[in-house]
Amino acid sequence: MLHHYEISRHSHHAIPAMRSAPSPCETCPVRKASICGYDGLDLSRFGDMTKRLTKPAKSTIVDQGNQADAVFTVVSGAVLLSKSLPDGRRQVVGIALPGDFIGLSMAEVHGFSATALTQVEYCRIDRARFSEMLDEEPRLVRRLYATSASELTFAQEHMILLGRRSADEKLATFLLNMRERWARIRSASARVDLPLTRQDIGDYLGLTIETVSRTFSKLAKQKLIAIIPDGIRILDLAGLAALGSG
Amino acid sequence: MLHHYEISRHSHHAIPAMRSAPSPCETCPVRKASICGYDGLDLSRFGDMTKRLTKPAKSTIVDQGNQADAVFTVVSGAVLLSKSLPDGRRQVVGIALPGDFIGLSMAEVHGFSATALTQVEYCRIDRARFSEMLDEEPRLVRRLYATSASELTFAQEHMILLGRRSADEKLATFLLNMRERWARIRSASARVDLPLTRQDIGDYLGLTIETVSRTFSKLAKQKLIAIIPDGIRILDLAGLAALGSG
DNA sequence: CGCGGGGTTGAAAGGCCTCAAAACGTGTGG
DNA sequence: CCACACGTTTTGAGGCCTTTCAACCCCGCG
Repeated sequence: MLHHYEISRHSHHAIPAMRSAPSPCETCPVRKASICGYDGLDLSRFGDMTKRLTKPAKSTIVDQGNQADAVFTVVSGAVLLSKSLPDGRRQVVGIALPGDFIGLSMAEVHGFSATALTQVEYCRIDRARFSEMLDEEPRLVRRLYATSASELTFAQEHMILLGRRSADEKLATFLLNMRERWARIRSASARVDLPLTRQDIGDYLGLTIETVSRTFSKLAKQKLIAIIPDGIRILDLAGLAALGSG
Repeated sequence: MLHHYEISRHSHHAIPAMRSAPSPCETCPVRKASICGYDGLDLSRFGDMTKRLTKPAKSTIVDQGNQADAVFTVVSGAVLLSKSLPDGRRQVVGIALPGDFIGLSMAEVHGFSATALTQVEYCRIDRARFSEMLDEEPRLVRRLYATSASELTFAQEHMILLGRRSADEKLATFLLNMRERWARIRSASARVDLPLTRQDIGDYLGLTIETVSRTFSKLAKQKLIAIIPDGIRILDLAGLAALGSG
């Protein structure tokens, strides 16, 4: 009844070291990894329990309810974190982009599913070993704590979106958010990649596909955005921000 | 644009030490405190930056947007954690009960408000000093991390509630939740205290007061609950669980 | 006794959902 | 190169759940 799970992005407050390029896992098997912005770690002494892997789009990385025997960091691509009810209703609880950590909760059982939105490269780290690592690396724990707190802040921000915002506001906020997240990884651009289906977006925002689609069209009609393949282009940032502010 | 804030309950996984009675801050000024289930801390060496305080119902403990110069642990009473949009729409992001920690994020600025639902006794801990404490107490950081991860799990559970559940399900889930939380603190009982107004509950569940009220009446009419002053009595636990399951 | 805050209930409106069909894009095979 | 199939997206029409607006009740308090 009590699961634990979550994802982690790089902390939202500036961490100069990783602002530029998140580059965990340069080798394979991994010798060094930037975990939540913490680089001072030589993974080699943990042997081969860290692996660099690749999965095709739409494949499952972790399955809700399964034994959690690993944690992950995303190297490239995008991963959808979602939680489902027995009857199939789904809520997307996060989107992991390059540099993000998956498995912050260190729970025994995954309380969420993670599916590849695009082809994904990621590092797999044995959970038990990672847990031991934490005992030896208090600074890593501190980073993980900071990341977790940051995630929590984001989660609460998302709650007000789900509970109190209209469809228009939800979508506008989402687009601005994605823009900012990509900006952290690449560079700021009016073009916002959306490696998600309408269904995914709907499940993220608590809407149906139809409403998502209609809202996209509406924003496009208002010249706030232009709909392009696999994403959008922001035409009126201020206008969009007026909707998604708060 | 990037705030940090949150609350923390005792970790959901059993922590035998605190299962029974959360009793932080036995003296005033505080000498010892159980912080997120971590008791091995002698606060006295931090001098008088910890204080035991009491506030009347409805008073404000922290105000969204204000400088965060302290963190807190609740001793008795209940505290509402909420986040508001500029236009006044509000989302309750948590309810802190005795034993809970407020201020997990350690952010510079409060991203949420905390108001006393009842008369509240709590411990106030200077944030800067607390931060120093973390440098000296890796085990405390580890507890805080665990608590934060647990909070995150709860937050994600709440997201699916806000995004994907009906009013009936929302309320049923909420009531079962409160029942379980009280059970941790006192003992299990069919009677569930609700030190919240309908408005608070609505803002927690993403509903209006009217819908909350109607749904209460509906559940009462179905003999699942009985409405009593300042709370409810659960008449049909299984029936309620059928609604609030998942 | 009248006022104000919270709660309940009713009627009507509205935003989002449901059901449905058509448009679009992409990959496959003739 | 086109025809076709399949999955996704868009658009339309209608309905439902929750909200909105409003009235009324209850109760504590000045």
